[in-house]
Amino acid sequence: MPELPEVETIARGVDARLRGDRIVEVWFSEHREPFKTPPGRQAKGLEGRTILAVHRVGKHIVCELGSEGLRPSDKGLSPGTPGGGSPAVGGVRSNGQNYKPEAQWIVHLGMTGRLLVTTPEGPVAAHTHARLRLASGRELRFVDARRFGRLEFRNLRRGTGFSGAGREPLTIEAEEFAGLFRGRRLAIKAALLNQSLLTGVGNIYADESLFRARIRPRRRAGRLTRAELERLRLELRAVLEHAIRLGGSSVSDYVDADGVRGFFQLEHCVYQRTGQPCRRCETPIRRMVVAGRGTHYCPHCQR
DNA sequence: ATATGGCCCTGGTTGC
DNA sequence: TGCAACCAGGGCCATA
Repeated sequence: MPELPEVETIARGVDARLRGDRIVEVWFSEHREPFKTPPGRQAKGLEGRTILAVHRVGKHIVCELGSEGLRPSDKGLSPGTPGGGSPAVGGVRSNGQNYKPEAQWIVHLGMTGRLLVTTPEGPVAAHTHARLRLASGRELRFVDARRFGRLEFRNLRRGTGFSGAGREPLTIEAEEFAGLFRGRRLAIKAALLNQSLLTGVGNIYADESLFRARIRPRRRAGRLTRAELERLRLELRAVLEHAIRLGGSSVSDYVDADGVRGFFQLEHCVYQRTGQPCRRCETPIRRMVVAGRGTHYCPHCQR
């Protein structure tokens, strides 16, 4: 399932390929899901807009869009231009002019969502819900068998931009991290999955970070010591950064924007390793259910 | 306010 | 071999 590292990989890939391109025509499927904004309104909002930048917020992919009517010759940045990261609210064109997004297309991949850059002639996969034809001649497609994904359009002239409710685990500092869990009675695993506390952590990296921090997933969040919380913060950041470097984990049918699989699943210590020996102590990895989610841990290493 | 459990949805796996 | 029951789970909602 796409979590922070997978979404980051995909957002970077789409940004490198589509930055500066323009949406010419949009097609949506007839299903009720995955459309958070009604398809008709969404299509109308997207058509004609320039893709200024694509970046990640939590598990969401946010496409920052310019005004309508820009011609391909107005493209400010060529694909792959090093741009110094992912601007959240604005950025700088190659000619030095600031740009301000006027709209956003927000993509959540859910469990099985995929965002693919193809040619219009390419075979259309089953469960394709969105096809964005681009001025460059390419096509951006959203495919999602299970339809847990979400597509949303926001006009920034009429409302506010997307910002995840929770804090980013890659940048949160010690004090604030500890504060998130203070006084909470729920399991630390459940707290890690709560997107209004931390944003971007899903089942894989919750289990992996708790293993690396040597903490039992069922421990009450508010009962962890300050030292344990700091271990958890640093291990969570480390495992997410490591996974991003490897292009994410390919479990289920996750692939990046080019259809390439990541490699972090080869380095999982506990996730989906039930019964296999712990990489640290050889004790068989156990599975239990916490907060309704399959949870994997080492009974010897995690206390 | 906080926490829990059901629901959505399909494909892959399991069991008979 | 074939088919059906079962399970996975992110986010949202109702409920306690």
